[in-house]
Amino acid sequence: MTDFADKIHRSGRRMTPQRQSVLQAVNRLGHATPDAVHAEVAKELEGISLSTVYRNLEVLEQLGLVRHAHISDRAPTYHSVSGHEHFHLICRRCGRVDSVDPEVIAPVVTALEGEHGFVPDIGHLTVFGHCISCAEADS
Amino acid sequence: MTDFADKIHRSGRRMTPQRQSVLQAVNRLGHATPDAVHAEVAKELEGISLSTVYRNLEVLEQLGLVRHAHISDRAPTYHSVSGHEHFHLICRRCGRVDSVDPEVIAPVVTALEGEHGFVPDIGHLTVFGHCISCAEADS
DNA sequence: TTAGGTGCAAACGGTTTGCAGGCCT
DNA sequence: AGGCCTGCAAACCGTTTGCACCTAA
Repeated sequence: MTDFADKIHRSGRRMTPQRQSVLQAVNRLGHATPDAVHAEVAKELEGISLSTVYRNLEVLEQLGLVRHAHISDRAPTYHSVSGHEHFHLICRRCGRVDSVDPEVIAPVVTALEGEHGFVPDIGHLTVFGHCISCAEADS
Repeated sequence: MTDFADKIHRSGRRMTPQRQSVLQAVNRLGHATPDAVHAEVAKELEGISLSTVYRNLEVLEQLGLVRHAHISDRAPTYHSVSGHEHFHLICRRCGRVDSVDPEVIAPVVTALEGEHGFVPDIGHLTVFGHCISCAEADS
């Protein structure tokens, strides 16, 4: 918590109830769109504006306290960084979201670095596709 | 070409100059946003509307003639399916787009199927990260 | 002939921005 | 006191939709 305040201050910014609340909301919610974060924060800070949520999500992401990934084709979802890093599997048919340990793709990360000179950002990675059960149902 | 017309007709749709032009534009451009496709098509079909481009991209994707991926955080980009399947690496710093052969991640595809019961859609996959050169420049 | 397709303009949803205060430090 | 932050409302941008006309089959 003081750790949080330190990071904020060291970056020349200020601590506000809104900022603190946005971070807590993201941590509490797991995966949430800016809109959902806004709704969650509004429970304790009634008048908070959506733009403040957007501005704070941006700041928190710059400070590495929060991350976002594109889970639907529409809105991004933000999640805590305090949890372990992971990437997402999204089923296009049933919408299921699965979190996967980065270890599964470690060999690919190495390959991309070696063969393509590219360092992937696994925390942002989202893989679309189908659950086995949904894939069968489709055909 | 007749192959294209057949697919269209078999799905109970009609062939129009706009539709044909949109497909050709996507094939010609490689990776393009709806807006870029519109600009390209407008070179030969001056009055074409943006909504017609959107509607046709959707139809062409349904018919499997075109695919899209999310290369920027903003607009999707469409590409031909006639080329070999591939996925994308995007450098957040310099914006470079690299196409990668699916073979590189074949082992992961197998692992996801086995361990998570999930069949990834590789053609839609986009991996964000940094070029090695950009990663060095950043620190 | 008739249903699908088109252009136009308006609506939409998510996000950003300009501005006049407000409050952290 | 000074400057970052906030709320509000309007602007933005990509995309979708309703409608009347057109045209492929």
